[in-house]
Amino acid sequence: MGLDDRKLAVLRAIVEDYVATQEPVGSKALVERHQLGVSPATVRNDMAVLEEEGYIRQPHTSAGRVPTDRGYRLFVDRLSRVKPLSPAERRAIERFLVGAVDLDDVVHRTVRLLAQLTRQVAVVQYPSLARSSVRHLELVPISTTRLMLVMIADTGRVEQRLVEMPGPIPADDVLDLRRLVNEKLVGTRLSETPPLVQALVDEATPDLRPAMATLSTVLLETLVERHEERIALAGTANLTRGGLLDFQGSLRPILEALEEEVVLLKLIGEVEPSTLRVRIGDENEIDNLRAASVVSTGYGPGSTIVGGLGVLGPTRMDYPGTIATVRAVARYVGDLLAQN
Amino acid sequence: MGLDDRKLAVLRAIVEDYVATQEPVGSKALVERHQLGVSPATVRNDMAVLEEEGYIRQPHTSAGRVPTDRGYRLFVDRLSRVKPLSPAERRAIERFLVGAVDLDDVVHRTVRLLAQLTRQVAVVQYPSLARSSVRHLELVPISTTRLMLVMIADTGRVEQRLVEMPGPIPADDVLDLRRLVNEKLVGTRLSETPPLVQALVDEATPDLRPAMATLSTVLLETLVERHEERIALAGTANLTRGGLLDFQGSLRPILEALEEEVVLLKLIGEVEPSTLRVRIGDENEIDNLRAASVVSTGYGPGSTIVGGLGVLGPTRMDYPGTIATVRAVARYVGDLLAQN
DNA sequence: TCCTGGCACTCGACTGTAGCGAGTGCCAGT
DNA sequence: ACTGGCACTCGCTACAGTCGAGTGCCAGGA
Repeated sequence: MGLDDRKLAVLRAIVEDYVATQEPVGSKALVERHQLGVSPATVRNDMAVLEEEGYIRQPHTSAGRVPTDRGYRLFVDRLSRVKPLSPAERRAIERFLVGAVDLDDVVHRTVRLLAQLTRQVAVVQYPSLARSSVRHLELVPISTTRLMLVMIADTGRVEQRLVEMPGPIPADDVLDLRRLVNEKLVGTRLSETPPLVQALVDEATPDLRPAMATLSTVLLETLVERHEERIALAGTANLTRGGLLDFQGSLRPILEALEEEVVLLKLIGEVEPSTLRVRIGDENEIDNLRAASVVSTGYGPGSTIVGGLGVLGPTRMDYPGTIATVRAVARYVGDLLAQN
Repeated sequence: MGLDDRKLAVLRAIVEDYVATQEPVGSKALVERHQLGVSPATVRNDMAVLEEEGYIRQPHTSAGRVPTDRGYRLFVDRLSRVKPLSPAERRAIERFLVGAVDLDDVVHRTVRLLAQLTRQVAVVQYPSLARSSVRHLELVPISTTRLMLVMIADTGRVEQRLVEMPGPIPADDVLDLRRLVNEKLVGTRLSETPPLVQALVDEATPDLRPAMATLSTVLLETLVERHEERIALAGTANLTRGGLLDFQGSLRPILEALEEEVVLLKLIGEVEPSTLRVRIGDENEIDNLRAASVVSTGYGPGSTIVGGLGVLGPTRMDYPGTIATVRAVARYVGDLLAQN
C-alpha cells in the first residue's frame, strides 16, 4: 500500500516525460531516459501498483501510462522540486514591469507577462475594492441634475459612476457634499463604509438631505454592493498549443468559463494569506474546467493581499515551472505596488 | 460574361444552403429545395459558369459547390435582401440596454448583447478619445509630490493618470493648476488640445511653471499621444461552433489576432460616416483573419460617430441577419448615448 | 438558342483485412 | 526482490474494394 521511494521515482519520471512529450510513456522508454537502476520489468510491476492506487492509467491496453489528476496531485505535493527562475526570466519580469505609469498599466503588463512566461492563459484580478480604503472622493457636475462621482482608492483603483440627482443642485451644495463625504469616508476600508454612509444622511442639514440620500445610495452601490471586481485576461491563444489533445478535444467549455467574470473571480479571487493554490483537473469546482489546472496566488504590497492572479492550462502542464513563475510575478507586482 | 438572373439565383441558393447546412451543395439538392424551375442539368451548367467566374468552387472533384469569398461578396452586394429583426430580437435589445448606469455598463452590455444575438465574436470600441471633448479635469493630491489627474470626457469616458511632480506641491498650487487647465481646456476636442496645453505652460506664472510643465507632459500623453483606445470583447466561445470546420481547422490565428488591441482597432475603429462595412475573408488586411469575416459600423449620438462596433465570424455566416443586428444595435446604442 | 434527360466518370467516404510494433502481464529462474 | 523471456493485446497504418453523390458532356427536343 505504501509507495516506496522507487515507485515515487517512477511516478515522477512518468509525469516529467509525459509533460515533455505529451505521449503515454512505457516502461522501456522510462529506464532509458532516467537512471532508475532497474530493468523495465521491475518498472512494470511498480507501474501496476501505481495504476491500482489510481495515480496513473492506460489510455488503451497496449499503450504506455499517463498520470491521472491524482498522480499530478501527488507529484505537486511531494515530488516536484522548486525550479528556480532562469536569469532570463528574471530579467523579463523586471523589464516588463518597470515603467508602468498606472494601475491599469501594471495590471495589463502583468497579465501579458504571465501569459508569455508560462505560455498559458493568465488572469489577474485588479486590487479588490473590498480590500481597499478610500483615498479621495470627487464630485464633478455634469449637468444641473447630474454629478459624476469619482472614487480613488489607496490601491490605485479609480471607480466612477453617474449620479442622477432628484433636482437641480447648486455649485455650493456640490462643494458641501464633497467636503462631507470626504471628511467622513477618507481612510476607511470600503467594506466598513456602510454605517458611515448611513450616518452621513442622518447628519446632513435638512436642505442637503435629499441630495445626500441619493448620493448615499450610489455610494453604497459603487463601494460595496456592486462588488465591482475587475479582471484582466491574456493568452487565450495559448489554449491552442498542444493541438486539441489537451482539454479533451474541445476548447468550448474553457472559453465559456473564461468569459464569465464570476467564474474567473472564483478561480483566482479566493485568496488565503500568501498561499499558492494548485487546482488540478477534477479538483476544480467549475465543471467546465474539469480538464484544466489552475495555479493561483494572492498579491499585494508587503505581506497584505489586495487581489489574486494566476494561470490556467492543461492538467498536463509544467507545474514546477508554472508555480515558480506565478510566485515570482506575484512578488514583483507586490513590490511594485508597495512603492506607491 | 454577364451573369443572368437565373445564375444569380443559383448563387444565392448556394450561399443560403451552404450557410445553413455547412455542407457543399450539389445541383440536385438545389433544385429540390428552391423553386428554380429548371432541371439539375441546367443548374450544373450555370454552376460551371459561376465557378469559372470565381464565385464558387469545388472542394474536390466529386463534391458539391461552396461559395468563394468573391461569391459571398457578390451575395452581400447584390443578392441579399435586408432581413428585418424579429420582434423578439428587438425586445432583447431594449431589455438589455435599459438600466445601464454607466459608460462602462453600456459598453459591456452592448458587447454581450451583440455576441448573444449574432452568436459570434463581438467587439465594441469605447467612444474614441480623439472624437471626445474635455468636460472636466480634476487634480487629486495623492502624496506631497504626486497627483492623480482625472479627465472626464463628454462621451462619458473617464481617464486617470498618476502624475509624478518634480517637487512637493502645496494645496493652493493644486487648486490653481486645476483652475487653469479647466479654464483653458474644457469644451475643446481632445485632438485640438496640444497647442492649448503648450500655451498653458507659456502663460503660467514663474512659480507654477515647473509644475505646469510636468503636468502638461502627462496631459499630452493622456489626451493625445497614448491614444488610449479601449475595447471590449465577448463571445469568443462562439468561435468553437461549427466544430473546427470554419477557420480551416485552427482557432489559433484568430485568437491571436483578438488579443491585439491594435488589430481590433483596425477592424472596427476605422469608421466612415454611418457606413456599415463588411470584410469577407481575403479582404481583411490582417493575415490572421483571412479565414474570417467582419461586419462593423460606427455608432454615436445622433448622426455623429464616436466609436465603432462589430462582429467577427466565419466567412460562412448569415450576412443578412448579422448586418441587420449590427446596424440595429449600433442605432440603439447611439440613441442611448444621445440621452446623456 | 436554350433546356433536358441520360450516361460515363471521378473521387471522397466508408468498410474490412492484414501486418507491425509498442507495450503489457505473467512466470520461472537467480 | 529483481530480471529475462515470452505470449498476448490492441491501436495504428496501409491497402483493396465498394458505394454513391456529384459532375461534365452530349444528343435530342421545344
